[in-house]
Formats: sequence, C-alpha cells, structure tokens
Amino acid sequence: MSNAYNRPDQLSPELRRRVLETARRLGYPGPDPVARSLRTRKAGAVGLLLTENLSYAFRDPAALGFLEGLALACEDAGTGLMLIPASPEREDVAAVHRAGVDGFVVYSVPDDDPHLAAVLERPVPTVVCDQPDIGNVDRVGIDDRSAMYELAQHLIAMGHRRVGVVCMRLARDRNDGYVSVDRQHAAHFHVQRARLAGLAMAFSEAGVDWSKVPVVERFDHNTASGEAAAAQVLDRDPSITALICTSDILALGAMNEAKRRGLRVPEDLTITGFDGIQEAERAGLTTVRQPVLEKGRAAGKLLLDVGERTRPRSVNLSTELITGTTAAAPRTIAEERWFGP
Amino acid sequence: MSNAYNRPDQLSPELRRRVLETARRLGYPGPDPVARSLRTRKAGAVGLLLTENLSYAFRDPAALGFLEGLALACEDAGTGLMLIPASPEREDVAAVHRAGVDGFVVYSVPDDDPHLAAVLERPVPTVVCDQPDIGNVDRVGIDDRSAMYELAQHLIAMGHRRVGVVCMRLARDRNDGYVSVDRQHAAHFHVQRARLAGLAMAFSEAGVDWSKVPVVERFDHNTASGEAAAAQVLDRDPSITALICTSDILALGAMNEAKRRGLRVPEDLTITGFDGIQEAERAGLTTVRQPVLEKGRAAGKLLLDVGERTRPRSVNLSTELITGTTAAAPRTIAEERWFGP
DNA sequence: TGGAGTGACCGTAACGGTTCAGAACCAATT
DNA sequence: AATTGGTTCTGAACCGTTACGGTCACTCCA
Repeated sequence: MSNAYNRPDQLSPELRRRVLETARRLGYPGPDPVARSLRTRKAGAVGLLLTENLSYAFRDPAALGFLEGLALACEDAGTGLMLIPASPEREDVAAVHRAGVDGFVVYSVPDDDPHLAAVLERPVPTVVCDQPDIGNVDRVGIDDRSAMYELAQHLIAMGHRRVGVVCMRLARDRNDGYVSVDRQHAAHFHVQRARLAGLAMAFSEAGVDWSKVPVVERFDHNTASGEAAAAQVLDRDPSITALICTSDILALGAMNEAKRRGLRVPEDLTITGFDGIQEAERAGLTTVRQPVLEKGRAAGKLLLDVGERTRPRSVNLSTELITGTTAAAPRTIAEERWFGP
Repeated sequence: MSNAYNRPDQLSPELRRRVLETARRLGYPGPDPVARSLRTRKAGAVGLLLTENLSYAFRDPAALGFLEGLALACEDAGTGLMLIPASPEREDVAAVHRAGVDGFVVYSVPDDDPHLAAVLERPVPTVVCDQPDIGNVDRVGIDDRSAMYELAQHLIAMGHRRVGVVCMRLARDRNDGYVSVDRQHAAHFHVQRARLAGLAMAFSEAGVDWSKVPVVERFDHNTASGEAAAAQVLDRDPSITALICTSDILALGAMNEAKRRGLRVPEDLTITGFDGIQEAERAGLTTVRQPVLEKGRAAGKLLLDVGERTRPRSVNLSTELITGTTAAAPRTIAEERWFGP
C-alpha cells in the first residue's frame, strides 16, 4: 500500500495499478500526512515564532525581509514554513506546543518571553535571530553593538557631542517616554540593548556623560512613533545637534517631525537610522545597513542543515555604514553668526 | 498521562503532581503534537498555496495584503499558517501531500495548476481566492469583470476609443508580447481573464472592435515589466489615448515609461491600474480599489468557520472605482491646434 | 532434480498520543 | 451487610502510516 504510492520500484506495475485502482474505488484519499509524520518523525515544516502581531511582520520592512529570506530557504529545501500564532497579548503558549514542526526559528523576541521558553522546551532544533546566545541553540544575527559604535564614532568625528536617542521597545511593558540607564541595561530586547550599549560606549569614550543623554522609547514601531518621540526629545533638548534612531522607521518619523518644525536636515539637525531599508535609501538616510534577507536565509539554512549539530553554531553577518545626506557636522554658533541661521 | 497535561480536573492534584514530576525526571518533553494530531484529527494549522516564488508573496503589495489578512484570521483563531513550498518551476506536488494541515487556502493560481489539483484531492476543506467556482470548495473574490467594465465605461465616457492594454501573465507559459483574442479567452488565470472580458465587453458596446485593441502580456509582475510592456504598445500604436493596465504595479511602470517619453499624464496619455495599492494612491493613479486585506481575512474566516459546510459558499467583496489624476478626456486634434501640444 | 539465489508480496509491530470502558476504591444509603 | 452512587485511576483500543522481516514462487546453474 505504502509502497504503491511512495516506492513504485518495490512492486510490479501490475500490482501497483491494481492497488491504486482499488484505492480510488474505495475513495482512499492517499496517505495521511499526519500519520506519516508520526511514523517517519519528520513533519516537513519549520515554525516561525514572532511574538508580535502578525501584521507587524508584514508591514515592517526589516521583518518582511527576514521573512522572505527564511521563506526562500524553506522553498529551496521543499519545507513548509508555519507561522505560529503568538501575539504579545496572548500569554497562551499552547500554539507552540501544538505546532507539528521539525524545528523553530525565533525572530527577535524579548528574552523573557514565555513563548520562547516554550520553544526551548521542545526537543527540536532551534535557531534564534537577533538574540544573545542562549542555551543550546544556533544563532544568527549581526554585531549590533559594534555597528552602532561605528555609527556613533562617525557622528563624533563630525563633532556631535549633544545628541538625543530614539529607540524601539525595550521590554514587554509599554513605556513611551524617557529611559533610565537602568532600563537600558535591563532591556529584554537584545538588539536594542546592544545598540544602546554601542552608543553609550562611543560617547562615553568621547567624554560625553551618557547618563545625561536623553533616550526616549516607543512601544509601537512606526513613523508616527518616530515623530512623537522626536518631538519629545526636541521639546526638552532643543540644543541637540543629532538625533540617533535605532531603526530607519523611527528615523523617517523623526525626519517628518524635523520638517514640521522647520529644522533643516542635516544643516540644523543630523538624523540617523538603522537597518538600511529601501525607504531609508530613497530618503538618503545615514544609517547602518544590515542584510535582513540574508539573515532569514541563513537562519533557514542553519535550521535545515542536517550536518553535525554537535555544539551550537553562531553566525554573524556583516553590516555597512551608509553615509547618506542626513548627517553633517553641526554648525557652531560662530558659523551661524557668519553665515546666518 | 494525557489527562495530567490536558485535563487537570480529571484527576487528583496529588496524582497530577506525581505524574508531572516523574515525567520531568524522565526527561519527557510533553505530548508530541504530531501524535496528538493523528489521534484528534486536527493539525491546528491551515496551508496556503501560492504557486509563485514565495518572494513574490512578500514583494507584491496586493499579495502581501492578502497574506496579512489571512494571517490575522489565523491569529484570531489560534491556528498556525503554513506556507506550502510550491514554486512554479517545481512540478513536485509532494509538498501538498505532505502538509499536515486542516485545510487549504489557494490564492490566485492558474486553474490548470497541478498543485491546485493536488489540493482538491485532499479530503480537507479548501477556500480558493481569485478563482472561478470550481468543485466543491468555498470561494472568495471580487467581481473582476464588472469592476473592469465600470472602469472602462469611465474611460469611454471621457471619450477614449483608441486604447491599449497591459496585462499580467495569462497562463503558465511565458509570453511577453501581444495576446490574441483566443489566448485572452483561454487564459488560465481567472482574474486576468475576467478583467480582459470586462474591458472587451465595454469597448465592444461602445463600438470599438476589440480584436484590434492591442493587448500585451508580461510574465513577471513588477514595474520593469510595466515599463517594457507600455513601451511595446506605444511603439506600435502611438495614437492611443489611454493605456489600461490590469494591475497597479504595471501601471506604475507604465507611468515611468510615459515620463521617459515625455508624455504628460493625463494630458497626453491616460493610464489606469487595478488593485488600489498604497503606492498607487500616492501616485494619484486612477484605478479600482479592492479590499485585499479583507479578502485574506474572509478566506481565513471561511476556512476556519466550523459552521455548516453543506454546500460551497461564495463571497464577493465590493470594489471601488478610484478616480485619480491619471485619467482625463483625450485632447482632440482641434484642441491641440488651439492650445498647442 | 535439488539447492541457492532473486524478486515480489504480505503481515505485523511500532510511532505517541487520546479516549473510553470498566476496575477499584470509598462513602453513604437501604 | 449489601446495595448504590460517585469519584479516581488503569488498561486497552484505536488513529494511519512506514519499516522490516518473512513467505512464497520462480529462475538459474550444477
């Protein structure tokens, strides 16, 4: 029976024909994939854990790029890709337990997320992305800290010393406003924590008291958040010469806000982003490009690679500083006197 | 055992504690989802069949909107969403057979696609989107024919009689060029067939010989294709006053080409699209908006709705004609004389 | 003609859960 | 003391497949 469908060489054409004919007559719909999976111990699919409203994954360009890369890797391998329903509201971890998959990819979830814990309990290989090294799982990501450090040095070399920072959600609780240094260190999103650490290091080395640098956080990740956050920083600290955003989306929002205030970029205010999404490129944003699609593809490859899985592997992809047209040396008061505002 | 995990009320707390403790000591990782699925006959996931390189789904705004809507419906229901690897190259239908899912959503595949046939053989509920009514499955879509008919009438009312058409892939074979009326009728993509039929009807009624109207097809769906197709039409028929595209993406490409040729839109050339994507709105395109996100959500709801599944249901969503700034009455020769070109 | 070798076919035992019938137990009622 | 009722617990059947070993018939060669 099974052979008739899956191993035609194991039986005579005649018998095969008879079996298939009878099966059809009896209304047999072909082998049941679930039973097959149980027997062969292969589900033929990998799960993607996102802990974010799924629409986020489809609207955020960086997440979308990752998703595409992962999907490509799965397609190459002929494997299904299962999106696990795990919104942040829903504490319900059952979906993770119920998923019939051969492995998980975990994309940028807070390190205290219960879904992540549930995934790690499952006895299947896992690849985490944009997370610190944890447990016995593979990892793929970039060196967020160094990348941001480099960007900061770029600004420092231009002469920026009074800066403000706009960052994404640092933990699962909503905190739309200023961020203490403690909260920065305790951030549960590795990516954000690392980027802030890179900034802190660079500016501290340049003699700037980091604890005095205004850092504001936004829970939602869209341009409206970027606008509001930028407004908050500029209201309290109109004298800053640069606004460093930890994502391009936030930076694009900040650009809008600057424009609304009549601030010229970069003459009056330098704005930088992070990610290197297409919209940022169009806007000429100074930012750090990271290979989001490659990240997804690498995660998929790592998970689907049947090779030796002796010890956890860690893949670091490289980033590139994009010097756009939104960063320039701050004009000094003296210059303002000479050339006018 | 099972009860300890899933039905705490069926046994004493003491026993439950003991069972769980022992399980942990023995390194038992919790119930196996696949075995559970086999027994309960529920996989907790729905499959999405796209027959298109998966990256298409993540790059094309309309497909992306559909995907988002579907994902939202799945998230609401706590169901997983599995992307089935079925690129057009790969004739391999095994992935459809192997997918452990409770149902399928089929999005805009040619009606002779082997993957579609494989899905229909599976004894699980199926919802097709942007397809004609087939077999015993639910359907969700729009009335492409009427929507396009309405758009055509809008142009006809403006006075357009000499028009050209740019359409998407009509079948699985690549045919980048002119399309015979036969091929139009035989198109395997229902959506494209219906839209062309709507145009043919409207223009025939207006006294235009449809068989003389240039219709060019492009296999790939991106702005570059739109540009090339528009060029092809304009090269052969410089006298057309309107270029009707069956998607916004193609229309945006056509706009680029018009600009390159120094043709003003809409003064020299009217261009229309179809879909109502955001980029089109920004460009002020005259187009037909269809509720892509709602389409995805409706498909998901239909599939996940446990209600009576006696006979196939068919959901038609409504569309809206968007009168943008890319369509206007054609200028007559007389007008040209008066006002200059 | 006998024995080994070959290929086709068939029967059965897992895979790991869920479910359900019934056993075992205890308490309350007749 | 025996019956009844109710709860907690145990064991076995079943879901549908694949892997594997065994049977059987047949051929080939000595």
